[in-house]
Amino acid sequence: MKMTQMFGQTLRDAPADAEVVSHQLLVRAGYIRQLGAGIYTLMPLAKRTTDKLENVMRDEMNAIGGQEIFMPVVHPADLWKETNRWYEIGDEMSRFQDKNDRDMVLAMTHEEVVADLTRKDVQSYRQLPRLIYHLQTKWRDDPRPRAGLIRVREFTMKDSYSLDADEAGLDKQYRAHYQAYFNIFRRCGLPAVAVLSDVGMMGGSMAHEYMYLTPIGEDTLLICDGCGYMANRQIAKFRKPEAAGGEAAALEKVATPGVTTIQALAEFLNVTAAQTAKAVFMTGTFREGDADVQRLVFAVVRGDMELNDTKLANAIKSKELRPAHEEEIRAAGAVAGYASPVGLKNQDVLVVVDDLVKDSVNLVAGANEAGFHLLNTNYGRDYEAAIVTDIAAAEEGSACANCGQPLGVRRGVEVGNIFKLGTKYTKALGAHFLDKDGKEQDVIMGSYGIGSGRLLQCIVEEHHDDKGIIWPISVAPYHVHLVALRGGDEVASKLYADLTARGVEVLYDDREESPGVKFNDADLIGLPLRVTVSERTLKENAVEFKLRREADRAVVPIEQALETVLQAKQMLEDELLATLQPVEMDF
RNA sequence: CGGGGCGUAGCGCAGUCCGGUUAGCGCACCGCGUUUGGGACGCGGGGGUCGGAGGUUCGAAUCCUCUCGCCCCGACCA
Repeated sequence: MKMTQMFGQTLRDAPADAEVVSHQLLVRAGYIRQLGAGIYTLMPLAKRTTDKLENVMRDEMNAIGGQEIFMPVVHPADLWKETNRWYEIGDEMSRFQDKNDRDMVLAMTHEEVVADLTRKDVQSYRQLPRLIYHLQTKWRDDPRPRAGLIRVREFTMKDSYSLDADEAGLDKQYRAHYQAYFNIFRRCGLPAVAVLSDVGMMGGSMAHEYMYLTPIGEDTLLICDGCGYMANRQIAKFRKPEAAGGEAAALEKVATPGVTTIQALAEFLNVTAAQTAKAVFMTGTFREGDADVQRLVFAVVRGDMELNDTKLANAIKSKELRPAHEEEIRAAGAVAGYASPVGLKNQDVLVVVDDLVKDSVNLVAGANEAGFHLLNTNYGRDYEAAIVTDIAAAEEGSACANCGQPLGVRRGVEVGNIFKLGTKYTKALGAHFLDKDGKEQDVIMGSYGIGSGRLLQCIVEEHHDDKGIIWPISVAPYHVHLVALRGGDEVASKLYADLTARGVEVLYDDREESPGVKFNDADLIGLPLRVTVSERTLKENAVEFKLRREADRAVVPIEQALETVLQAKQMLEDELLATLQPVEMDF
């Protein structure tokens, strides 16, 4: 590609609304342009890169038996009504009517279509297992897009769907993906880790998220340096401290005027936060029959811990869960700041108590009366709960559930996920097959996704310096940046033709620009190899060769230029391939 | 949805508080000339519904009302 013919340009200044470095670089270097909030155009350079990323994905999917298909981005709503998601999903899903007033949806994902295909095309165990995948646009009207391609509303995703006759088959395909995803990220030069994640309301049995660890990430992960345990904070387990033992003392009401926080309470009564119970009010939406019902949820954790609302939502099987409003709390007969599970009048309130609270004796709790707390509350004697389970959030320093070492906290961007779905969608849509015994069974599904735009930006976030991007060769839009300075045109043109003929992808800077502009643009765009041809090098019958990631430049004779490039390209490719290793699966 | 910020040329910004020439600067762009190994220089140019609508005023980028868009934090996230 000659730069004089390329669509788009580099910018000296990044747009003011780009904050994340990778976002700034992608805009400055001319890879992406914004069309609206969370909506981006991929310019020629980015299109070439995503093509490469996607081809790596195709390669790895095909290697585990995947067959590429292409499913529509507009779906009849009927399909989504059949699985009930038409009703369950909020305004994150965009809906519209076609000219005959039929409800339609823009696809957020493709489980429904896969299950529909399955019920139509799979009747026998002989047609299982199968693995299908596609690369297609998804539209999710996310309430808050951010950071360039990291979180967008429209994006391209590789999603694959496994279809199996039994759990063992699902497990096999799940494990195949587990490895394939590592291969994909490694081939793209992105360090990623797999962490256990929430299966939530999807009703699956296991899920992993692939995380690129970076401070710009919006997921919080807990990581154990001792044993390697890693999990999304939403589900992270930890070993709780031993509950202090002792005899249950008599319940006692004390005046605590103006004391409404745990910290103030602990100071006021001269106890530790661990000797208190923290009450958190949430409002949960539950599906009862055909209707959505809201109920107040009263969650109790020990005062020195935070509530983990994902754990809580899973424990109570609520559809949605949000902090309760002041009025809702009052309506239930409780007083914010002085709430207590003891003597809660309203029977409709769902009380959930953390297991550590159940085992603790003589905790300080609210008295359900403004200005008063209760000393020595004890589970069982003073109050009961509908559910007792782990609902506390793991924190930095919490003890690892496996080995007891303190957990660390890291931020991460989710670049992929794998999910054992089970039969939720196939059951809903009637995707059955007959097994060997002629018995009807639901097809068992798994789903597995990787967003290509997000992957692209994470790679930039990982591979850049203060001058610009430094692409891994496998996904660079071109392999070589060929810079012709004054007097170098003729030799550069010849080299351009020769390299291209040998399958090397070349971006040829044939513009009439000063050397500084050309070098800076080359650094910004970030191709892994650079060849410069100028009067200066030609005096020695040579060209200059440089790796983007290194400062060193080498002068090589013209006749060796082609070979030098080919060797360097091979070297960089081999380096990436060497990272492909079987990964452990401790699940 | 809650809180905060910003909309002036392709990009970065000044001007807005305190209304008053023809709306300005840098980069980018076009022409000519000089320059040419790390974002050159001179001269000459082109490009603006000041996000939009309504209002106040002799007069609005500037004041008022409404509205749209974008960014950041939080909530949310199959």
